[in-house]
Amino acid sequence: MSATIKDVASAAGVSFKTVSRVFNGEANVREATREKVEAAARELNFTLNTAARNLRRRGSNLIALIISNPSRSYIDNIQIGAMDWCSRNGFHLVVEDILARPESFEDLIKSGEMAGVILIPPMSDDPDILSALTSHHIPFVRIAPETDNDIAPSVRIDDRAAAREMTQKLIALGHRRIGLITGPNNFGVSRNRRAGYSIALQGAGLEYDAELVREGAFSYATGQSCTAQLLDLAHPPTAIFASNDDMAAGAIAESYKRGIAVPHKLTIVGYDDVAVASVISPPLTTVRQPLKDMAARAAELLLERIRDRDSAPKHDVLPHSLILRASHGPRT
Amino acid sequence: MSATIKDVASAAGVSFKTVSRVFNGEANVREATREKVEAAARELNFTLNTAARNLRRRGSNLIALIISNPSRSYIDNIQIGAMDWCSRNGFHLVVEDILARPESFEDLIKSGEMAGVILIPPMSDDPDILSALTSHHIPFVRIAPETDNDIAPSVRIDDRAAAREMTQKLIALGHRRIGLITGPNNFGVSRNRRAGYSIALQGAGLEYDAELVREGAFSYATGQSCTAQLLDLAHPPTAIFASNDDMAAGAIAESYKRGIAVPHKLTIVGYDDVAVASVISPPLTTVRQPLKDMAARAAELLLERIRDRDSAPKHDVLPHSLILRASHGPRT
DNA sequence: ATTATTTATGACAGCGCTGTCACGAATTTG
DNA sequence: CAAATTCGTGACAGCGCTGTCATAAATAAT
Repeated sequence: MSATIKDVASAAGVSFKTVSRVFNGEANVREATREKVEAAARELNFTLNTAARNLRRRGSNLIALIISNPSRSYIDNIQIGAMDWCSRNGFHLVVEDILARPESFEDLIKSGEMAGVILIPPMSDDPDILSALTSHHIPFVRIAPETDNDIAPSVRIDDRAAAREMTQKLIALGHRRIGLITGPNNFGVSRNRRAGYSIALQGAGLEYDAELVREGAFSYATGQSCTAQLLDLAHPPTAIFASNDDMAAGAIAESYKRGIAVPHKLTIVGYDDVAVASVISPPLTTVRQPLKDMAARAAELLLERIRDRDSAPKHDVLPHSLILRASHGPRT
Repeated sequence: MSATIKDVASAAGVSFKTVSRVFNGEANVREATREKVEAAARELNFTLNTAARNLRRRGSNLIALIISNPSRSYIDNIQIGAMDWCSRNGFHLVVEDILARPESFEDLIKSGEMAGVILIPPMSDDPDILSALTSHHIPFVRIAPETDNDIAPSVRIDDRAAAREMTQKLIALGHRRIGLITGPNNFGVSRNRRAGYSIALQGAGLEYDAELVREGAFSYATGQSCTAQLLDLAHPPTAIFASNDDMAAGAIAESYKRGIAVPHKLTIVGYDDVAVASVISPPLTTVRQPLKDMAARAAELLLERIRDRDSAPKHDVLPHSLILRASHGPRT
């Protein structure tokens, strides 16, 4: 059906090995020969057969992004960054939801079909997943793991510092009772962000009040419900720090429902700086993490590992920043 | 490194062909033999090598979803539906952004790496893409094409009827000047939805006023700007029908900015029923299309085409419905 | 001009699997 | 009970490519 390397070879009057050389950019092909081969290939509309190449090379041009994360907007950004990198580097991105059907993930890694795997929270910290990947010798990279280690490279922002800075900002605004809506506890980032929050409180001589800390699930709905709980407190907070923007959006909605104006009566800030942050009203003050860049960088580090499996894993920390929009204000 | 069919064969004391039989569920393998093979395979942690199988079979277990669509929430739903179907059917989903780097898409289809391709708007109606796919003999399926044809199966809702019904609903509420914010004109769905809008107006004896129809880009920002234009009109509409929910959200934001209460002073309705619709305030009255089901069904029809390339393409029309939330009201 | 070195090309094996064919063993039939 | 049929298994080729090695041609060194 489709032309093979041998068809091109005989059309160009060279051996099929020479055609292989041309298509792999190998050295030592005379310019005239190269052109002959390229012309013949164009003529026959030839492309290398990936299955054959993968079989022979024991390689692959596929990178898997494993998801399960409840926050679609987070995934969207990561996926866009990864897809973009892949298309620039001769790879394609396979997206696999590990919650939907774990067996499918098993197959994926056992079959050796993937050149490498990108993990996002909470998979970045899931021991079963990490050991499955390790035992099958699949190169992988972790985005935002709780802590670095020697088994795989990672890309992150300094969540602890970012959460500390945002909390300090709220304290500087005069807030003394600051609610924290965390992500689920199996997310390393949740723990790191809570740690940053604690450190800031401690630095300001404020007491950590467990009542003010609620565990959400990174969803709009849990942002609402946690906010409801916080506002129902005998001494409700004057500021709420949600660990992602979806939950912050839910928090704002809950406040409005109760007739509590944001930011005049209540300050609400988020985390991530995804699309929703600039679109809701009021626009959200939030921690920006460069998710697309993080994903692209992760893919880059993954490729280094694929190329040289014994290289020491690199750990990149990308810069975060506080985006001060309109959902924060001084304590009133 | 990883065990092969031959390793399993010698461990089980059978020929490697028998191992192949077992792993392909072929008939005529004695139960005892099957068990021996399965035990040996488990022992060696064996899985079939996909590259070798694909080479030999001239097949693939990969389905590509081609995106470019500006509306992430639309894509999210389609992608989830497709991913889910894939994981249940032994396939994996490759997501490729055709805008980011068209060459990457070219490679993808030329290399024969994909068993099939799923197209969403506006690619479903893009003649270059359709002919590229056809000429490379890649099976594909179109989601929401403008019209059906014989070259590929398709899945859609009846956009024309849905838009007509929603417009009729607005007319029944007493609205006489109804703004329409369409999607870009290269989207077949945009044309179909506008047609439905026209038909409803005509059916009610209302005139089609080009001034009331604005072309957006399915984004929040264009929802805002088109709404601004409509509200600046000498005779502004009392209802606005946005062709997706993101634009409807933008429309609501623009109204609030101008102090126009929704739905008391202005009715705004959307299309798609994606996550944002139930989360904004007021919750959006919208047309629901079952995007996840559409994607799963598309994958299903695609598989039929992969299995039998000469079968007549099927065209499925899935049911839509009007979701009446709180962003509509009678003309005041 | 002769030898040493580099450069360009080809021959060939084989990656791990599936499809075809052949053949002996088990089962059915007359 | 012999002949016809079905079942279970193995031998083998080859999918399209890349890696290794050998060899011829071109170039540099003496």
